[in-house]
This record gives sequence, structure tokens and C-alpha cells, in this order.
Amino acid sequence: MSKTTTSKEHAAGSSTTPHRYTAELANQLEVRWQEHWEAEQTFRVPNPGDPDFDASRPKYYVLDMFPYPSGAGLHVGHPEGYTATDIIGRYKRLRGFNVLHPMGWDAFGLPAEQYAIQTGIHPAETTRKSIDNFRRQLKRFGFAYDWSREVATIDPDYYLWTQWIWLKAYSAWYDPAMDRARPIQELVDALDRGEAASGLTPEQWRDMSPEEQREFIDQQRLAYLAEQTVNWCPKLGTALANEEVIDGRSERGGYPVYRKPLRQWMFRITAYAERLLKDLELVDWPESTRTMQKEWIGRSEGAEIEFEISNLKSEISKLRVFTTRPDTIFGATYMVVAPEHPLVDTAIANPRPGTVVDALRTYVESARNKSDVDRQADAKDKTGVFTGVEAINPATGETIPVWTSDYVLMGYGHGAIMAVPGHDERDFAFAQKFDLQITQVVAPEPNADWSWSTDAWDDRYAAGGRGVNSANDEVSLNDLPTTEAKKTIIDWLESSGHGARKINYRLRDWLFSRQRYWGEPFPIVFDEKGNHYPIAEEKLPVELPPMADYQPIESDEPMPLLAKATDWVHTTAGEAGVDPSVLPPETTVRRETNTMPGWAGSCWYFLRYCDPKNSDRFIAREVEQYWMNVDLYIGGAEHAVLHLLYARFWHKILYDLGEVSTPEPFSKLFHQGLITSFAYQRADKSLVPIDEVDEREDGTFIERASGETVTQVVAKMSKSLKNVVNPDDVIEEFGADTFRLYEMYLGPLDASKPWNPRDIAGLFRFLQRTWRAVIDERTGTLRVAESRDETFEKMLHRTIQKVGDDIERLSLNTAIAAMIEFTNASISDGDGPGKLTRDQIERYAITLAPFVPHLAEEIWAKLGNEPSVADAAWPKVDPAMLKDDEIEMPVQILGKVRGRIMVPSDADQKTTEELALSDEKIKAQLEGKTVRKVIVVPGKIINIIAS
RNA sequence: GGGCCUGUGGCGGAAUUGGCAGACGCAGCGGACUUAAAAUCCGCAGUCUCGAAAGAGACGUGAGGGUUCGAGUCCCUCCGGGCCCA
Repeated sequence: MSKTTTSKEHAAGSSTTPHRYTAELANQLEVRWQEHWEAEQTFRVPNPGDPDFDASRPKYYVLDMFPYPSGAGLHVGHPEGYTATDIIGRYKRLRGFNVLHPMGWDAFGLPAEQYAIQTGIHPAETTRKSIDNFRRQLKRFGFAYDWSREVATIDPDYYLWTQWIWLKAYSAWYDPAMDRARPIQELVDALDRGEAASGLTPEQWRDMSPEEQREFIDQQRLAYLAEQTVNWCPKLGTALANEEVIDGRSERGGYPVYRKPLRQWMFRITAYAERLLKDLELVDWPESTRTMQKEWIGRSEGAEIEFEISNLKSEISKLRVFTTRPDTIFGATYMVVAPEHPLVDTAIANPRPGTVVDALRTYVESARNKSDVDRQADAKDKTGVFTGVEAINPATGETIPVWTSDYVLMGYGHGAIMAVPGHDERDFAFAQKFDLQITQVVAPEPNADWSWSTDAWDDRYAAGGRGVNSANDEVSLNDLPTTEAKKTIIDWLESSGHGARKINYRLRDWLFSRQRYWGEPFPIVFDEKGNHYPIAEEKLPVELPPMADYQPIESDEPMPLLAKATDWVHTTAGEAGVDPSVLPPETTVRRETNTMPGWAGSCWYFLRYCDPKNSDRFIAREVEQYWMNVDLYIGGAEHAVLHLLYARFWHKILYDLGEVSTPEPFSKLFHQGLITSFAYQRADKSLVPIDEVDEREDGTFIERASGETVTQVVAKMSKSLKNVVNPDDVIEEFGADTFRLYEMYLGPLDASKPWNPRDIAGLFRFLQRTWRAVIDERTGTLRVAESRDETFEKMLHRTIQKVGDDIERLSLNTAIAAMIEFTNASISDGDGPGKLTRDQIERYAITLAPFVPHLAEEIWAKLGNEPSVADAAWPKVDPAMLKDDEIEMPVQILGKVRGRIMVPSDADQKTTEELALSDEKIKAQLEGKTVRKVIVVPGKIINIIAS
């Protein structure tokens, strides 16, 4: 687009200034210092127990969300968070903390597998290449990572422990009595001892066959097998996430997707719903993220109610529903079950007088192929079919019809609802369409200015009010306010045996199986009967088998990719590593062929960083107790729910089982904002790539091809708009220090902000001025003032104070502004001695170091210091230097500034007031007016109220 | 539809607790240096009005209203942008 002169051109021909801070010099000294840090292991941080560990220092654990190493390399969004954590980590180290700041790779996942399908190259190989490239790029930024702690989720040494943690969950159950997970053997032991547990009486347990006991125990596990409806795509040979299905077709390829029940590994995250919700109070997280997690968990209070089926004898004699409005039960004039509800099949098999079997069958078939998302989106136009089945409303005793409709989802509640068309918008629409009875059971408060009618829906019908038409022989809700009516009816439901108080959650158990290759294998095998057995801990990891063919298997029956590795799949218990006391070694077994989802490895990587080489445990206990929690976790808001919820869940399991010592892993969380870019927009709102636009003299933009005026807009970086920035190029043109500074100076860390290439030069010039302020560009030697200038000394103290404060509150852009101001004040033209003394330069170099570590090291070394500015101590600030003897205060008359006076900084209010009133200018302004009141805010402002 | 966030010069942004709106940077303008240009340094710079100038005044943080001695900041209504849940 516009003409950008490069810094290389700036540097050319300056033979008299060979030591100017040019891009070449920056690049050269940056690489030199990076090599030095690596050789000296400057950023290796010892663990408790290591010989050089200093227990007297406090610890600080600052963590980045580790990247997925894509083939495209780093984009400018990555270094934003990483630079921020680097600044904080380096600052904390200067402040005397032991700082843990690690980096690693979230390297299992779909893109590498897709690439393998196209090329036949093993994902491990392409992933390794991407990791090497990412590491090279990150090192070039000079981040103070302890690279000796690097981990990758694809390393067998790492996923050994991912499998180990999964086995811990597999071998545990959730004890509601103690409200925590416990080893499942304790449940078996308790039942064997004849104690009641987990809803079983001792007799029930004793009467079970061994197979039944086994089945019961398996269903108690935190990691358990269950039938779950999934989006199955035969063509791709895999189940897909809801987000990957659009209009019943796969997003990739456009192949049809079917909803199919599939037996899969699940994680019992719902057992933790209440704690995951409650413990959000323990952490310092962005309010928006906490809200999102709360909504995801979706706690609602209400009642579970049973409706008896009156005209059909089958195994299903009752319909169980959950409602948050049990107080409206007298208005429940019909019921709706999800098309997948077993009652629908029963009705088809045993038609009642009103049952139209064909219509029912067709309806169920079409609903089956709609995703939940579509079903909810289509909910405006209500569809449904009467099942012929009838139920009895326990409150009214009346017989009501049972319909099926896809606006009720099988996954929520029990896949059935009591419909209260008088006070629920969807039920109202449904009842109107199918001409079902609508009854009012809640009346507006007496002073309300609206009334209820069946003509049209009004949102106020769903709000609370007072009960009406709601009484039977045993209970009456009439005239009761909604809150009280709820209590009253639940008490009645409980005493009459029709229902109970219940808390429901939107959160579902976590489907943990994927039919992919590039993920962690499950450490489990099946015998011929389909019973499952864990691999013994000491035989872990279960490694991914090598494969030559990554093509998905096209099939109607789910065939995970690993099923192709037949030699690996079909083995013996001994070969697979099952404990011989559990299963004889020669038993033929089949390995689990699903793999874990991409989230698995990231659920605990922050623990492994603490102790990455430990081969005895996933983390040594004393190490965990020292480093955890993560004091500051920075990453994108796109992980606000899934990753952060899953990681909290795993952490709580480990906490319950005594493997870690804290209930929450991340004490403070912060989201960096998205870095966007510019693009140009035509009058018709279509976007124009930046390389097809010229800027005119007057600052407007024209599209070169058409000559049309276009406007500059902010847009996401994308290849098609040609506005993607490659960090390597920027570093080559300006150096890593300038890049780091520029990204931090763009704006507040958590705000989304546009990358503007034109602005980078400003930060580069700042570094040039800083360099020139202390270094002679002719000779490369320091420019040192002989004697201290008190003005600069004061300014330096203030700068150090401001920079420190701003780093603590993550306001890095204003910290940089403060340093720019100090540099601008201390710059002097030409050569010879500068304005700063040796010790002032030294303190300023330390202040700069967290932001521009290479430049700071270079100045530090020129001062004759060693070994590294990273080991220096943050300069002391003298509070006396922060205040002036005299301060300037604005004087307002009626809120408008009319003058300024100099006031001794220790002046009291009365003195200040007198000074203000005796100021010549103010006196002139007050001529002929009466002073009614004078407000003095010490150190800030004086406001004179006069008329 | 509900919830949360957000709106400040030509642009990115600052104003930490209700106290001088526009720090700092970019772009722009003027000057110095230079044969010249670049680089660098010094200075100007919200808008409008009056003034030759120095300066003075009015307006000004999406719009309108309110609380307050004083509002970018707090409250209410509305408009635009973003995210989440439906």
C-alpha cells in the first residue's frame, strides 16, 4: 500500500555513525544475546531439591496457553500474550521471585492427520517439523522460557501420564455422601462388607450375579462407557462435533451426517457441576469468562415430577419430567416427549386409538437427521405428532395427551416435558397450532396493568405472579406469590409421592472418544465378552501403532482408524500389559481403537511443566506443592469454556484423589485481545485486499483498479485480504525488541486492536533515541554525565515507580509511554557526554529490561556488568523523590478552569483557598461576584462557587 | 429476545478512586542541519469564533436527559459495534 521506508535504508551510508542502533545492529546483538542466554542457561529455573534452589525466594508461576504448532508458523497473535507474560516473568525475577515460565506444544489434532491423509507422511514427522519451526521463531523473540522444561503432548513420555490420569478417573467413582471422588475399590469393599452405597442396599448387591455386579461398578466410574447419540458421518468414517455439522452435512466435504447411538467413553463431569460452579468464587478471572462457565454449567432449581401413563401398559408406566416452574403444574394440559424417547417406539408398537403409526414413524425419522442446533433453530415453526398415549396430571387428576415434538431434546432433563401453554412461550405456540387447551394458572400481581388472554403471547405470561385456578383437595396455590407457590407445591409433590425438589444442570457428561488416529490411545482392552480391563500402570504408555494408511474407513458402522492396525488391535492380555491377577496373560483381547480428543493433553500440561522429566510420577508432590497454583494464566478468550472447564475438572479429580494439593489450578486468568488488521471497503460493503489500494495525499484511499474511493476498516487477518503479518519479516526489518514493544504499545492487553505497519517505526525510533542517549554512535562507548542532574533523578524515580505499577496491573502500553517520556527528556543531540550518570543509566537499563531485554543486556554489558541484567534487582524508588515541594493547581470558577496557582505541597485547605482567592487573575474574574463556597481537593483542584 | 463488554482528535490510544479531557505514538505542518534529500534535532497541532499578534471566548468523550460544586467516569432512555446464551 503506502510507501514504507525500511530501517535498512535509514541505516545506509552513515559511515560516521557505525554504532547507530540500526535493524542490522539490533538483529546482530539480539542473536548474540540469545546465544549467550542459551549457553549460560540464564533462564533455567531450579526445582525444590535441586542444588542451586533458593528456598528463601517467593515463587511466581506465569503461564501461556501453549500453541498448536501448525505448519503455517507463528502469526502475530501468538507473541502478544507471550510478550506480556515474558515482561511479567522477567519483572518478577528482578523483584526477587523464583519465576516458572515454561513453553510447550499442544500437538495432537486434526490438521496433522488431514495432512497425513493427503501425503501419507506420518503426523509425528510433520508435527515435529512444525514444532521445530515454532521453537525457532519463539527463541528469536528472546522470551525467557526455561526450555529445559519443554513438553509436547505427543511425546510418549508425556501421554503416558495423560493415560495414567485417565486410568485414575476410570478407577474412581463419585461419592455423593462425601461429595468427592474416591477409588472405586472403596465402593466395592464397602458393598462387600455389607454396607449400603451408591443407591444399593446390601441385599441388592448380594443378590447380583458377578456379571451384574461388574456392570453396576462399571457404570459408577468417572470414566465410563455409555451409548450416546453422535453425529455420524459414514463417508468420513468418524463422528463429528456439533460445530462440524451444517444442515445435516459435514462441514468438510459436505457428506450426509446421521444421528447414531454409539457406545463411547464418557467423563462424568456432571458429578462436578456444583463444585465447578461454586469454586469460580475462588479465582481471580475475568467476569465475562466466569459468566460463560456459569451459563455453560446452567444450574436451575425446580422439581422432578412423575406423570402416570393411563392408557398403555408397558415397561414405561410413568413419564418423568424436570421443570423450573412446578407452581404451574395445574396448567399442564398436555405433555411432549422427544422423538427419541422410548415411549414413542412403544406407542408405535402398541398403537392406541389416537395413534397414527405412519405419521409418527415419518416424524421420528426426519427428526433423527436434524442436529440439536437445527431443531432449536427451527423451533419457531412448531411441528409434532400425537402419540395416542395419555397421562394423568397428578395435580388436577385430569387425563392429558402426550405428543412428540422435536422442540424437546432427549439430552436435556429426561427428554420429556409437562407443557404449560398458559405460561411458556414455546408451549403456547405449540398449543395454538395444534388446538390444545390453554389454561391460566398464574395471574398478574394486583397492581399490574396487563391481563392474561389466549389471543396472543406476551412475555409477561411467563413471569411470576400469583397462583390462580390451582387447587385440589390437598393443596392450593391460589393467591400465593410464585416463589411461595413453588415451595408449597414441591412440599405437596414430595409428601404425595409424585415428585421431588431437584437441581438440574445444562452441562452434559463429556464425550471422550474420537475415531481419529492422531490422539492418545486409551489404556484399555476388551475380552471376547466385551468386558474391559485397564492396562497396568507400569506398562504405560500404550503407544500409537505405526500406520502406513491414514484414509478413513468408509462404513455404516463406526470403524475408528486404529482398527486398521489389526496386529496391534488383536493381542493378548499379557502382551497388552494387563495385570496377570486381573486377566490371565494368554487371554485374547482387543484393544480400544478410539483415541482421546484434542483437549486431553491440555488438561494437565501446566502440572508437567513443573517436573517435566519425572519418570516416577506425573509430578513430584513437593514440586507440585511449591509451584502450584499458576499465579497468572494468559491466553485467548476462545478457550473461556471448553479448555478451562475441562482442565478444572481434571484438576478436581486429581485433587479428590490426593494427587494434587489445590482445588483450582489457575489463580488469575487474563485474556489477551485479538490482533486484527486493516482492509478496505467499497461502497457496497465488499472488502478489498490491502495490496489493491493506494493512499492519496489527503489521507483517503482509492482502489487502484476502479479508481473508486474506499474506506479503511478493521478486519480479521486473512490470506485473501493479504493483510497477514509474518513475525519473521517484522523482526528482520526492525528487530525483536521493537516487535515486542510495538505489540505491547498497540493498546490495552485485553482489547482487540488493529495492526498498523506504519506505527512500528515509532517504537523503533524510541529504541534508537534510547540507545543514542547513552551510547556514542561514533565510538560505541557509553556517554556518561559527570554529575547528577536532580531533575533527571526525580524523573527516573517516577518512571521506575510508574513502570513497576503499570506492569503489576498489566497496563503495559502506559508503562512504555512512561519510558518514552524519560528517554525523550534524557536525549541530547550529538556526541560526547550524555545527560545521565553511570548509575542512572544502570537503573534505567534494568527498568527497560523486561520489555527490551536484548537492548538492556547490551547497555548492561557496556556498563561493565555481568553476567545478565535478568539477575539484577529492580531499582529502589525513594518516596521523597516522588513529590515536589510546590505543585501547580488549577483553579475553577463554577467548574471552569480560570487560572492556575503554585501551592506548597504540604499546604492545608485553608492556605490553599487563600492562595487561590488572592491570585490576581482569579480576583479579576470574581469582580462583583459573591463567593458562596470554595471546594479544595488537596493536590487536585480548587473550585470556587460564586454568583 | 436475554446477559455481558464497548463507543474519546485524521488514526492507535491515555485519563488507576467523580477532580486540568486528549498523555504517549503514528500521520500532518513549520523550523534547524544539508548543495539537496533522507535520517536526526527543535517546535506547532481537538473543533469553531474574535484578533495583525500575544491572547481571549465558546463548544467538545455516540445521542438525549438526570445526580453532583464538579461527569469520559455514576444513574435512566435511545442509537451503533463486539462477544456469549437463546
